[in-house]
Amino acid sequence: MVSERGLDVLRAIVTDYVETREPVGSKSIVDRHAFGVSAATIRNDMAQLEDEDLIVAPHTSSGRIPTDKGYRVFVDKLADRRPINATQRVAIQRFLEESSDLDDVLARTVRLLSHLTNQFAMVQYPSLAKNRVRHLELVGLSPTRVLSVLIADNGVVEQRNIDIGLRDGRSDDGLGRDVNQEGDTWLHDLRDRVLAVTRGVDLSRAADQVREIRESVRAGADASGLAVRELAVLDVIVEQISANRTDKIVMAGTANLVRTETDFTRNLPPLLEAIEEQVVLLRLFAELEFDPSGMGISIGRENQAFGLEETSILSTGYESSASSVSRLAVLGPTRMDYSGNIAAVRAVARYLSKMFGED
Amino acid sequence: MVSERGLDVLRAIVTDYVETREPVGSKSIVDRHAFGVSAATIRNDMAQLEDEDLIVAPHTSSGRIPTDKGYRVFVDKLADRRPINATQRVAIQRFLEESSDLDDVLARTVRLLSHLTNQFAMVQYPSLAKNRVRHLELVGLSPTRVLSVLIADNGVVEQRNIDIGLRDGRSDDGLGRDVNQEGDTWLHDLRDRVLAVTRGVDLSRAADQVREIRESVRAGADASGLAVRELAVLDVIVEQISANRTDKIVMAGTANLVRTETDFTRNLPPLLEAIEEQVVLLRLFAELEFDPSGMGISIGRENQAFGLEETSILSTGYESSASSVSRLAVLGPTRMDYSGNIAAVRAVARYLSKMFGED
DNA sequence: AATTGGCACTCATAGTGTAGGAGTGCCAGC
DNA sequence: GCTGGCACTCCTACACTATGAGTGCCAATT
Repeated sequence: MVSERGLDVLRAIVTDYVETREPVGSKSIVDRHAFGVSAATIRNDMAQLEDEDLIVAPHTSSGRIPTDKGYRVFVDKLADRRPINATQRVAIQRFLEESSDLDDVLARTVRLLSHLTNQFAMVQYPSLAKNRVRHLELVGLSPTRVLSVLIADNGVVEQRNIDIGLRDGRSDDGLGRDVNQEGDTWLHDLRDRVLAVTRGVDLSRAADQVREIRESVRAGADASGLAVRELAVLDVIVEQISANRTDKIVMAGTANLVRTETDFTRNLPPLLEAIEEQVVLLRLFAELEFDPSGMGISIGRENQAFGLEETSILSTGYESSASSVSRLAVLGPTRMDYSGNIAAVRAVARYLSKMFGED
Repeated sequence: MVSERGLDVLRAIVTDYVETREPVGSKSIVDRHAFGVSAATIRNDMAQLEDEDLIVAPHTSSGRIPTDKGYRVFVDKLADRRPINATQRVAIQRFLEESSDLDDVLARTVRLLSHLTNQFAMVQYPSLAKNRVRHLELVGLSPTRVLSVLIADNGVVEQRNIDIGLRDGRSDDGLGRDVNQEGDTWLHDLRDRVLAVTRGVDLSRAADQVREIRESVRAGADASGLAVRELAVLDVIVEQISANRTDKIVMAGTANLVRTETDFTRNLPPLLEAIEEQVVLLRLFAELEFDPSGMGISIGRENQAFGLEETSILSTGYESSASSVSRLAVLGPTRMDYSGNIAAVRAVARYLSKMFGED
């Protein structure tokens, strides 16, 4: 087992290493921290820490650096949960003052988070869940394409293109009708029909309502085969209502990743590619487990993703609507200021929750 | 003046340097190209090129590399305008098959362009100009906030948050009315009033119509002071109709920038920051001059932007709607494959134009 | 006048050897 | 359990050298 002082030594190693970027030796520890014991004693403690696989020496006889496991212990037990500092608080407050459309709010939030932490930051789009249908608009774009726009009560707008062209490439539905033909009001009628039963209804129930419409359309159409396009549109609407936009992420701060490049042994491009493939990030978000305080932290090889072996992710949730949570996170080298970054992520999440909560 | 063969030598230097990443010397030129003269002769030509400031020697007595001016001459006179190759054509075609919402199309297009060129790519959002108003929806989000969603005929959706809270922080307009109060239909009424005169009207004229409404509202309200919130909303709608979304850009391929890092002497982080500040890119887009074939090319220090001194931008326009043009571009180190990248940018632009043209 | 081969010169690069220093493990003594 | 001492490891910086690619220039040739 590791002694009490042993843990203090680990804390010292992590903090010093994060600060100096250099392996930390026993002597520099006694110089920089008031341990009241000699370097030799520290060395004994370090030997124990190394046995426990919490620190490692890059070369025989150089200082030690924390392992992933060492960071894990540090984060779980040793990091102080300090609040954000004054200048950060000011930055967030100033930020609160402006407001504009959703895309803009998220873009600016993610940039704020990136600046506060000097890391790469990302914010997931708020979820539609628990919202109500405010409006649905169907727009005929071309003979074979329709745009469906769904507006929810909380202001989230979800749009979807629908291709109702038939597989053989004809631009009509076999009966010579064009989607957007003058005088043909089927889109308009369909919209009204859907809105009649969904307006003001919350999304989970609205999806069921639309499914019912779909069924009745299909039943009435079976014989005549007239409803191909209506069914195509209704399918998408159902999907649109059920889906939420949390599969979309905004990101900022690539420059910070490049700046700390020396912390990555060699694989920056794979890392950046993984990041641009949002799929990877979304999977990691989904897999992250959150501790009682709401933080989800994944360190180094704990990330099961190619290219992310030397990065840590600090994530938490914000209330994107009543009782529904989306996530935001900071990503950086394992060698990062966990305490400070956790505080910043927390603060920004609180701010976002407040923003959406007010609505 | 530079002789005929001198230009051929320049072409050889540019192509070889782009390929090998190393300064090219007289001997390697005669080895790799069938000039039919000796290295000494090439050296004489190179001396001339150096006098003209088209090439430069990094050190006394090493091979030569092209200057910005050299690349410029190469691009203007010497680069062959070859079409894209077969595999690229296939990639684009395959791409054409899928389709979904606007955000998605652009995100995938920019990724395609990035992959085709192995460079950083960006695509500007299509413009609303020359489109018609399809629908307008006003959604009360909170006592002091309204969301306005404008849908244009071509499927572009423009949303805007409106804060109609009064400066002193009261949540009503001084008369005790909440924005979204039950039974208060002012938003609904306002929407209908605007739609009545703008539906189907093209955007430039629609803006005027809304201004007229605003005037009449103001005239009627002057005495009673009842119309604060109506005026706030109308102001934003005018702005929303007049503005177009071309101030938004999607980007992809940061990894490519990092991968070619060796081509940048030292300033990758500033470059990445400049890129994330889309403002800089938009300015560059605006300043770029297009040649008769529609390409706008800016090389190295021709870019008047901090951090972009060692990059080139290849840009062209696509028809985002009838007679309205948005841009897309590729950005990379000056040492890039101009011919190939120009071809790719052209091809993708053609594809996008076709896509929007069909609508 | 253009081209060529020859030659002296420059300078980046890689490789080698050396000295210095930080840090370790271990041990005997307190 | 803590400490000082000591031998040992090994990374780093620095200087030095050899190598070779490439140049500029010039006199000779076509």
